[in-house]
Amino acid sequence: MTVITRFAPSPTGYLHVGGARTALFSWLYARKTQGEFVLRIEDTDRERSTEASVQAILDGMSWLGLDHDRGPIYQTDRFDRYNEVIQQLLEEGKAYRCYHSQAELDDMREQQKARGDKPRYDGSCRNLAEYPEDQPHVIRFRNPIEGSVYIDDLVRGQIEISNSELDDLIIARTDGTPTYNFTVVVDDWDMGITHVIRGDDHINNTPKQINILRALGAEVPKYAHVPMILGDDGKRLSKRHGAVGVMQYRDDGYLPQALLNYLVRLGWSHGDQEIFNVDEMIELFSLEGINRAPSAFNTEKLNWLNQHYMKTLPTSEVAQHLDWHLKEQGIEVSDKSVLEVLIPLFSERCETLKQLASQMRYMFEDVSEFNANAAKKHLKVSAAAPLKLLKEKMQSLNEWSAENIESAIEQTMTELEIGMGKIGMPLRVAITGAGQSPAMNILCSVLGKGICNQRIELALEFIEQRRLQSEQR
RNA sequence: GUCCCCAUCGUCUAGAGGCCUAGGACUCCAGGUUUUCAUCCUGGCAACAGGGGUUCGACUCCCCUUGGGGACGCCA
Repeated sequence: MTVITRFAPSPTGYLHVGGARTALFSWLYARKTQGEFVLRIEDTDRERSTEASVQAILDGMSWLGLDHDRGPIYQTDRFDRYNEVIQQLLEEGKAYRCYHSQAELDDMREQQKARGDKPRYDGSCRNLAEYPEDQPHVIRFRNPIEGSVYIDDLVRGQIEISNSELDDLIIARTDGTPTYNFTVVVDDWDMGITHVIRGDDHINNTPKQINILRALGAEVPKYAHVPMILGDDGKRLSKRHGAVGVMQYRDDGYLPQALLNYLVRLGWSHGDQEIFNVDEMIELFSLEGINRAPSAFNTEKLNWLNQHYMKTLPTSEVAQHLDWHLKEQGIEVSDKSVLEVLIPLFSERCETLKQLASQMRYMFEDVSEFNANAAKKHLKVSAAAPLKLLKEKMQSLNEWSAENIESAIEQTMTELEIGMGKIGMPLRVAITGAGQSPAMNILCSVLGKGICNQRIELALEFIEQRRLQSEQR
C-alpha cells in the first residue's frame, strides 16, 4: 500500500514554525516510504481565508523545499462533493437538520458552564417529527451515543474517548457551507490519505472524524499526533515571540537547511545525532522517533546550526542565498567569484547570512568611517610610522598575493622591532574600518593593491589630523 | 468546570527494568590554538517534579498528587 500523507493548512496567516514542522514530518514520511505528499488548502472559512495567506504558505513551503506531489487542492473547489456527501448522510439518517439559533446555542453553553458541565449540544433536534427544509437550519452529524472511540495513535499509543463526551457536531452551516471536521473527513477519504500527521491540538477532533468516517463506510487512516512547539519562554507560540512566518527566517538570514535541521530535531531524534542533511532526514526519519512532550523553540541552537551550515555547505550554495541578502542591503558585488574566498572567511564570525552580508560590506564599498573605538585604540600617532613602512613594502610587491603581503607585514615587524599588535591592528582598522575581521593578508589580497594603498593613505591622514589636534591642545 | 495529552540538565534530547557514578547537543564558565574577533580543541557547571506501589532491582511498569499544554465554535 502506498503511503499518502498530507499537509492541510488553513490560509488565515503565514506558515509558522509549528506548521512548517508538521509539514516537514508529513513530507519526510512520504519521501521515506516513497509515498505521496498532498498539499491541501483548507479555506472553507471564507471570512478569514485570504489569497495572501495562501501565497505565504506556498512561498514558505517552496523556500523550505517541501514539494508536494498533488495539489494544492482547495476545499472551496470541492463544495459540490461535500454537498453530495451531506445529502447522502441526510438520506441515510446519519445526519439531521437542527433549528436552534446561534443565540439559543450560546445560552445552552452558558448554562452548562454555570452548572460545571462540559458545554455541548444537547441533541434536542435529534428526533423531530418533521424536518422542514425551508426553515433556517444547520446540519448535524448523528454521533453514536454508546461506546468509545479508540485511536491507535502512532506516536501516543492508544487513546480512548467515550462517545458520551462527544456531541452532534455541525457539518453544514445555516448558509449551507460545510465545516472543518466534515471536509477533512471527506477529503482524507477521497484522497486516500493513509497517514494523518498533524498537531496534537487535533487529538480531540480525531474521534469525531473517525465516527464520520465510519458512518461513511470509509477506511480510517492511521494517525500520528505531534506535540506543539512552544516559544522561547516555554509558553504557547504567539505573535509576540516565535510565531513568525518561515519567510521571516529567510529575511533574518537563516538557511532553509538550518531551519529544516533545527525543526526536525525539535520533537524528533535519532540517538545523539544533531546534524542531518535532507537526505539523511529522509533516510532516518521514523514516526516512532517522535517525542510526546511539547518542546520549546530555542533560537540559540538554531543560530548554531545556521552557522554550521554556512561553514559546511558548498560555498556556491551559500553564495546563492547570500546574494539575496547582499541585494537586500544594497551591496553591489561586481565579481561574484570573490564570494568563494570570502564566505569561508566571514562565516566563521557570523551566525546569519544577514550578518554575513553586512560584515562584508567593506569588501565592496569604500570605508566611510572608522569605528570610533577601534580608531581610538589603533590609529594612534605611534601607528603612523609602521603603517607608512608597510604601505611602501606592499606597494613594491611584484606579485600581489596573500603570502607576499604576510611577509611584508613580517618584515615591517622585524625592521621596526614591533609586535603584531602594533602593525596588524592599525592595518585592520585602516582597511576594514573595524577592530575585528578575518586575516588581513587575505583580505588585502582580495581587495587589490590600489584599494589597499588608498585606504592606508586615508588612515594616515586620519592619524595626521589626530596629531595636529592633540598639538593644538 | 469537563474531557484529552504531557512530564530527564536553563533549552533540544539519549535512555524500551540491571549497560546510569544518567550520555550527547545548544547556552554559559575555565584553559589551549590563533595577526584581532571568531572558528577549532580540551575541560567544567547543570536534570530523572513529588509520593506511593510492583520487582531481587526502577529514569524506565502501575496508581495518586502537583505542574504544564490542548480541546470543549455555524474557526480550522
